[in-house]
Amino acid sequence: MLNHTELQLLTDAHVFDDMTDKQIKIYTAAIEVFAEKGYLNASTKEIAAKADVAEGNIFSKFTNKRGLLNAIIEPVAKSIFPETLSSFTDSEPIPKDLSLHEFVDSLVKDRMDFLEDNQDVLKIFISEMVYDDQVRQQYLSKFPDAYWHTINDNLNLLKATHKMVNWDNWEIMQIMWSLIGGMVISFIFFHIQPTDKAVNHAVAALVKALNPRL
Amino acid sequence: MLNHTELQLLTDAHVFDDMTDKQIKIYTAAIEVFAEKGYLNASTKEIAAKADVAEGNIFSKFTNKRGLLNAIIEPVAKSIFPETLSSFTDSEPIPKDLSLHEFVDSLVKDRMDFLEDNQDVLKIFISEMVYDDQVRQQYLSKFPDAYWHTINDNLNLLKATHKMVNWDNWEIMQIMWSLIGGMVISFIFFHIQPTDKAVNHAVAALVKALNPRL
DNA sequence: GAATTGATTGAGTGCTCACTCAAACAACTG
DNA sequence: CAGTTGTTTGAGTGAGCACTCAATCAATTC
Repeated sequence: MLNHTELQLLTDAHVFDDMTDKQIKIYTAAIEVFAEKGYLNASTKEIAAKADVAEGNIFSKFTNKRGLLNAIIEPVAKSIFPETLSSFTDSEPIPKDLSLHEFVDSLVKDRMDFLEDNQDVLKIFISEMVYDDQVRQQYLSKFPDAYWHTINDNLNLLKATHKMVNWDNWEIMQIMWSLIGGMVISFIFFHIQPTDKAVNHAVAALVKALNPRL
Repeated sequence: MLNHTELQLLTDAHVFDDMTDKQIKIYTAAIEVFAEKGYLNASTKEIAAKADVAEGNIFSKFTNKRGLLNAIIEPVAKSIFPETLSSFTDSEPIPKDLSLHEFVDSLVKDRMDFLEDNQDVLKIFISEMVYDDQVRQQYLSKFPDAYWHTINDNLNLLKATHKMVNWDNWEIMQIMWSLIGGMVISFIFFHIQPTDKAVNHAVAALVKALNPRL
C-alpha cells in the first residue's frame, strides 16, 4: 500500500479530481507495481489483480500501458523542480535580502520533504528517465519555464549582492541539484535515510561551496 | 560502433583475454544494443544480427541473456570506484602532505577521464542499477573493500592534519560522489559535455565545501 | 579421404504479454 | 418490468521473446 502522505500529496495536486473510483484504484495499484518491479517488468495483469479490477478496465481508462505510465509520471515531472520555495508563499514573497544560507537551506529542505512524501512516484520517474530515451525527451521539453525564471532571478540577485560566486547559473544549479540528487538516490535506491545531520552538512557544504569570499 | 578508446580500455582491463573472436563480436555488439535501448528492450536476435553471428552462439558462450549482461557490467562495477588515484601510481604513492585541492582535483579529473572512455558501459551499469533490484544487490555486495580502505585512509589523514572538515567519512564521500555523479548523469543521459571550466568549478566547490576553516 | 570431434546454424518451441471484444451485468427510464 | 444505455468482465488472440537442438559445416587426425 502507498503511505498516507503520498496519497495525500496526489490528492492535493488534484490528480484524482476527474477520475472514477476504479481509475483511482488502477492508478494507485500501478504506482505500487511500477515502483516495485519497474515499468517493463510489470504486467497489466498484475496491476489489475492488485487493483481488484478486470484487466480490460486498464485499457478503457488509460488507453494502453504507456498511458498509465504517463498519467503517473506527468504530475511528478511538473513538481520535481519547484516553481517557488514552499517556505515563501505568494503572500510572503522571497525577500530581497535573502541570505545564501536561507536560500540553500529552504531549497534543500523543501526537496527533502518532497522526497519523503513521493518516494514511489519519484522512483518510477527516475527509473524511466534513465531507462527510456523517449520518456527523457518527452519530459525535458516540458521542463517548466517558470522554474527557470524564479531560480535565475534568485541566483542573479544573490550574485549581484555578492552573496554567491559569479559562476554560470547552469553550473551553480548543477552543483545544487547534484547534492540534492545524491541524497535522493541514496534514499530511494539504497534505502539510506538522510539524517538531519547529513542534510545540514549538505546545506553547509553548498553554502561554503557557493560562497564568493574564498 | 564503439569508439576506439572504449575498446582500448576493455582490452587494457583484459576483458577480452580469454574470449574467442566470436565472443568478442557478441560482447561489443551487446554493449551497443544495451546502451541504445536498455537491457529489457534489447533482443538477443538483434544482438546476434549486429554481431553478424547466429543467435545460438549467444547462449553457448554466455549461457543466457543475463550472463551477457553480467559479463558487461562486472568489469565496470569493479573499476567505477578507483582503488587508487591514477595520478599516484604504486611507485609514486600518495604523499603524506597531500593538499585537499590536490586530492579532490586528482579524484574528480581521474573519474572524468574514466567517464569519457566508458560512456556506453557506464550507461548500461547505471541504467540496470537503477532499474533492477537484483543487479543492485549483486554489485553492492561486491563493492571493493580496497576502495573503502584507501579512501578512508586519505580522508582520515586529511582530517587529522586539519585540511578537511571533521564530518563522517560517509557524508564526505556522498558529497564528493554526488558532484561527480551529477556530471556523469548530465553527460550520459542529457549529452551535456562537462567543460574544463565546469569541472574546475566543481573541484573548487568541493574544496571550499570540505574546507575546515569556515 | 574417411572418420571423428567440435563449432555454428536458425527454424522451431513454449511461454508471456499487451490488448480486444463479445457477452454478462448494472443502472436507469417510461 | 421491458427496453435501453453504459460499464465491466476475462477468455481469447497474435506477436514477440529467450532459449533449444537436430542438422550442417569445419577442422583435425589417422
